[in-house]
Amino acid sequence: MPGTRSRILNAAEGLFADRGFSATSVRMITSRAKVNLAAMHYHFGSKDQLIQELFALRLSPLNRQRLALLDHCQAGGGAGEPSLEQILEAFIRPPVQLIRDPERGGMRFMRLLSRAFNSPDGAIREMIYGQFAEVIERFSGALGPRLPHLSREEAFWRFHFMVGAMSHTLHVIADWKNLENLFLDVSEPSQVDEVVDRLVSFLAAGFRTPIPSQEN
Amino acid sequence: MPGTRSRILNAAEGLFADRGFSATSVRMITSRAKVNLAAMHYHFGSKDQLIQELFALRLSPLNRQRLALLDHCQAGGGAGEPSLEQILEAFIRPPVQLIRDPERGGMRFMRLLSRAFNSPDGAIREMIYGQFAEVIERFSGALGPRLPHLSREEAFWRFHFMVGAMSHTLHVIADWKNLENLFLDVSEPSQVDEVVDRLVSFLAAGFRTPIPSQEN
DNA sequence: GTACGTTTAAAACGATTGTTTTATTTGGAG
DNA sequence: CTCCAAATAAAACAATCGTTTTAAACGTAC
Repeated sequence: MPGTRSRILNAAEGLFADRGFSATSVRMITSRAKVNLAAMHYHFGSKDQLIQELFALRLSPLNRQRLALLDHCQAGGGAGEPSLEQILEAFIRPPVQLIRDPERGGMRFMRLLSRAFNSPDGAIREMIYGQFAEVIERFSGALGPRLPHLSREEAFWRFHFMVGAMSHTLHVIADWKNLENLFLDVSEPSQVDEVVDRLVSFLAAGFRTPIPSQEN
Repeated sequence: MPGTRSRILNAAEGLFADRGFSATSVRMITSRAKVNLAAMHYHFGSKDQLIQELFALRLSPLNRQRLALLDHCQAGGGAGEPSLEQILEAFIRPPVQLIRDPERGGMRFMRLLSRAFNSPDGAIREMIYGQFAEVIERFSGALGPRLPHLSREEAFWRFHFMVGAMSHTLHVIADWKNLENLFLDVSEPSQVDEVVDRLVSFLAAGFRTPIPSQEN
């Protein structure tokens, strides 16, 4: 039986993922964790601080993995700069790998994350963006030299197109109830990997296409 | 001074967009609408039915416009089938046009819509998907003949990549607090139109790229 | 003017919210 | 054994929630 603290975190993650933040009460959390109501305030101070600690604990390993992959493909091979595909894969593979790992509750956390991104609570959103600041900076910097045909504006927008395609795809995989109709068996790792390949080649083609002509 | 009913709907839309559904109380709505608390239950029966009516009222013109554009480019010119770009534009332009129309509160509704898509409440999500069912069917059908090089699975996933890129871009435009740092002046219609062009060419390139090789 | 749908005012309903408090118990380290 | 952090039990806090009710006032159409 794990400690009280981690039982609270685990129960909170599941309930937040299923029902959202404001619709999950402290009493639901402590009840599912089989823990006294006061224990939550004893360990975390408040519901908001619980949420903060939960994301810090979960998000930092994910983004460290992204940065490590980027480091590896930037330093590796001696064959000069990494390819566009390698950079995109370093960005996309870690969350996809996490999502198919039931041991670490990947799907549950991914549902929670996409909930946090669209949270009405400005404090939650800012905290999430803070966790991603370094990743955004590093990947923007790595992407730049691979996109000499794009202006800063164009690169900026295409970066957002990528983020949107990826996060929506993760959301679809993690949140769909009947994955059978979805051409995807999540228990089969190779099929999940295929989604990464599909995403990378789709996005790489988008990044490489020339800027649209501006005539009206 | 508009009628009580529409004042309630208007106040509710603003509050739901800003604070989410469960964090917005009926008392906040009736207070902002300068309307009695009981008036809300008199006209709509319950908070949930208010939400339903709100989306039905807002979503159906938007999707009718998408279908009309698709009809127009399918029937038009006599030059055979519409191009991939025309289909994508019929899908993307209506919400972008709406978003830059302050008269109709486009940004506000777009924030509300992306909130509904990620709502924890399954009933809300299902109702939203119901509103989109016809659009999805029609556009999938129109896209098929333009993508003969793709399997059903591949076309399915790329369709989701498109939806993700578009909805995330709309969310970024509608929700960003300081749009100055964003290379975008929303009050300038031509700049918003440019985003449509960027999205369409990015996505069209993604759709056209061949299926990635499956060797490991 | 009478009737009817609309709207208001005000109060109350029971339930639930996040948080605090007080007293008591557990369990392992010094 | 003693001490102290961890944990429980139980109750209370003021506040807010969605919803209902009852009463009275509107305005307009017949």
